[in-house]
Amino acid sequence: MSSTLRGEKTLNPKDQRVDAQHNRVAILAAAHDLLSKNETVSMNAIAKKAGVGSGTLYRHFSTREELILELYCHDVQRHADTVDQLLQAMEPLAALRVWLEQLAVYTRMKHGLGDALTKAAERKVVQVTYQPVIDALSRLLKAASDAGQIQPNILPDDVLLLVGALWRVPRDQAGLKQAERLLDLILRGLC
Amino acid sequence: MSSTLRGEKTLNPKDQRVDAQHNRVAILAAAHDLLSKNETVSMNAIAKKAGVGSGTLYRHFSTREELILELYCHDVQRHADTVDQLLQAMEPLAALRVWLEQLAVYTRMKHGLGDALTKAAERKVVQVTYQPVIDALSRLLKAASDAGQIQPNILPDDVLLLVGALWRVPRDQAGLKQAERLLDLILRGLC
DNA sequence: ACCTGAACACCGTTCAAGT
DNA sequence: ACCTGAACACCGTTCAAGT
Repeated sequence: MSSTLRGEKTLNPKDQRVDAQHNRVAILAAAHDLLSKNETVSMNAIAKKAGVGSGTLYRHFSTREELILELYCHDVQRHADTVDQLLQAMEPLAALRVWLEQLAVYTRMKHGLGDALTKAAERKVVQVTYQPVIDALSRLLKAASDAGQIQPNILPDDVLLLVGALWRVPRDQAGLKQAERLLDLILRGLC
Repeated sequence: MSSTLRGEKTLNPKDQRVDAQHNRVAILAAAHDLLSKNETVSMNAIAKKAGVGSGTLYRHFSTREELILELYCHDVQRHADTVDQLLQAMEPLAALRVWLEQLAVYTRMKHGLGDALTKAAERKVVQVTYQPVIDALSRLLKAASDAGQIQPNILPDDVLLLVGALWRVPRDQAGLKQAERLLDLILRGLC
């Protein structure tokens, strides 16, 4: 099942021509490489690094946001999947804290992703990236409220928007300290 | 004393030529007009609407952010100044809530301002816009903690970063509801 | 001292032409 | 079916030339 951000009929990857498959991989690799160094690289720069024409880039990812989402889709999914082992290893509230901390570390590294996640709510590009995060968060919140550690009926969307503050701290030592304090404040509000 | 975002020696407004003074006002008026409709208007569009060359725009405001900060400087200052009457009219915690609510309403209207405020922390453009907000918030927090309504030693910068979530909600009915919930969560965390 | 606006080096995106 | 890359309509910013 090929990933389809919108409702469009997307061919199965196997049905694509081999050069198209190769280009797609090259684009993702180039984008990953360049974006991790500098979140503002141009689409043309990505196309160039990938060794394809700009038209090809846009044939695969019809917008910048779509490229970013696709790029981090797997990583995000993997982080979402850590919920189980966290819940097994520690009590729910601690799991929630660790999971949110790691999400922040992660989105601070992948610069563009944070805002893409927040904006995903508005733009209904939901299914691939936003929804897994919400689902994972939802499970953590339920576990914690079942254990009586936080209030019930707390919406995951609200928490995600709040922790957005964590990836807006400056990228230095003081910023990391601040992120800790912010998470303390947020979690205290949930109790 | 002329507003000086950086350390540069800025002439007293009176020492500027009359046409320069007029242009500055025209630029601010045009920017206010266009930015309130659409936060992404180009600098050239602002210059054109103001009836000046683009070079003139950059002579007065050497960067886009500087223009935005200057633009809302007075409004922000006025909102910061409401702290006194709020503290007189109601108990500290309620005052804090109302003030933050209004700040959110305000920054949701003036689209660009919210992020400019948050980024101001990094970029040390502090004195004119960021600092008054921090000072006002600081007084509200102190009043509330003196009254035993919130914890002591809560940093205004942390609260400002958290309430940043409030101006990232979608601009519709559901978004307003969400903003209320978010403020509840934040304030609960301070207690 | 200040203004003008053409010009520069970009940007994201498109599309005719090729294979 | 897919790719290429010149071209388009922008962008923020600069700077020689004017007053």
